[in-house]
Amino acid sequence: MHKTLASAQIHVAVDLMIVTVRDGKMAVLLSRRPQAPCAGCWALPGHLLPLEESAETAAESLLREMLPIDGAYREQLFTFTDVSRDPRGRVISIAYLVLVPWQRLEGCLTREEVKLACFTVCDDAKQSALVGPETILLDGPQLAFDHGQIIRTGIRRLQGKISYTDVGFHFLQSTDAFSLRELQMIFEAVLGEEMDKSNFRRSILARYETTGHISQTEDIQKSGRGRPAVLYRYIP
Amino acid sequence: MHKTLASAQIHVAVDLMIVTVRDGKMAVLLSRRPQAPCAGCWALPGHLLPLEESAETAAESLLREMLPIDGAYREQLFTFTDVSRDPRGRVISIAYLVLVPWQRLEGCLTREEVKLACFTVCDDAKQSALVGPETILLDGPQLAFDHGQIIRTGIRRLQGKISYTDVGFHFLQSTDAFSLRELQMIFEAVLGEEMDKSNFRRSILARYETTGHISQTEDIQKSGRGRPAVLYRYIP
DNA sequence: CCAAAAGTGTTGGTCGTACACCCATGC
DNA sequence: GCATGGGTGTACGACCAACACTTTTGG
Repeated sequence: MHKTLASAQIHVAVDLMIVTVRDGKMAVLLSRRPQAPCAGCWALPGHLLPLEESAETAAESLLREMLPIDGAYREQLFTFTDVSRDPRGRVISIAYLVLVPWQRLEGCLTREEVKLACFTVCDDAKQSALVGPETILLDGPQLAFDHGQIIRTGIRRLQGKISYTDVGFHFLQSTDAFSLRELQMIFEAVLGEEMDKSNFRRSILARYETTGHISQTEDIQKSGRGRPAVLYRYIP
Repeated sequence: MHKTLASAQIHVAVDLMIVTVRDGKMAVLLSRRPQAPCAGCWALPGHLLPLEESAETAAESLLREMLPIDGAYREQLFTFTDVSRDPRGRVISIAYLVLVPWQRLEGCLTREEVKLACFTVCDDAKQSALVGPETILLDGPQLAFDHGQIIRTGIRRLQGKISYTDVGFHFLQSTDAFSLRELQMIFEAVLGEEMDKSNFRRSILARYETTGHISQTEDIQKSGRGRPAVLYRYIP
């Protein structure tokens, strides 16, 4: 990505939207661009698709070289092909959505050479924004290329799928021992709205416990005040 | 697509999955490949993405040059990037899903120079297949490249979206005058199951008439025996 | 005991499903 | 009249939202 791109051909990039849930809010992993174009802007991590790799495996290996994480949930998000989305030339981007629990991401942010920043996603009904130490609007000039649009697409995909698929479980610190409260906070962060404790519990257990996808463990939550929570295990 | 492809770069193609509903069954538009690779096989229409066009506009103009149809519903389906999906070299395919009413497609099939064939999609619970004058299995050798996989992806997308979006309306011959029975047959074809007349009517009217998206017209259906049907108009 | 967090129960409304029934037209 | 297809009504169960209530821990 450092050299000039050949102008007579179309280049294919793979970009990752790595999402997590931290302190009850969605967050996206961004890296600060050191050089032009968009120097100083924040961007989704990505690179050009190698000739001998599929986008799937390219996304996987790119993820692995950024984070020491195995088996993170990943799905193709969308392919962005606007002619002028990259000032260097004709670059289309195959974007991938990656879900990572915050606890696994946390340790990687400081010890990486690459500058990484994690911003909270807040959804004001319509206008999503990234807020953190500084505020970044999805439509603003601080996000490189069309990455604001990519992030918005990813948020919508996640919000659409969390109610009828198991994507929410991939934000859990441990799928072998989680409380329903923990899962509920993930749902609330993604959907951006509070949910009723009792109804959430009932719908989750009806959907997953009866089908054998989650089951109670022997353990209970040790930490914190208040009544300890029963811990569950998730089996895909 | 006739010449050899440069081997040192990735080529980007745009392929169209043009779907319709005919005689109560889904059908996909295919064209017979005249030359190698996959000579004689059936393939989705497609071409290489021009340098100065987005995939969106490329899909639109490709569609227009194949069919004299304006304003057909179209959405990006998925991007297929397997390394060996095309024997000529590295070609990734951005697939688009296009919905066309059968009545508008019907006239185009005979008078085109390009050979076109329309096969019925039947869904045997799990294994989809294309059946027509001859039978084509989605996994079989009669479909070029990975187009069987693309078609399967499109069918699933359609089946998933028809119940909670308005994609089904785009199969209607005329959105200004359709009967609920006509719409129901579209739903049944896409989902591959029969539905209750009364319940279908109620759910559609509850979802769309109360929100003003469909409204009764003055006209009634003239043809056929049995009680004439009230015709509705769809407003997006 | 009190606060806090987990977990249970109840109730009213809506919605999906199955099915019985009525209406208008061609023959 | 009768077959054919359009259209209405109803009754039951499942599900969902709101909210009150009980249980178990730490301090």
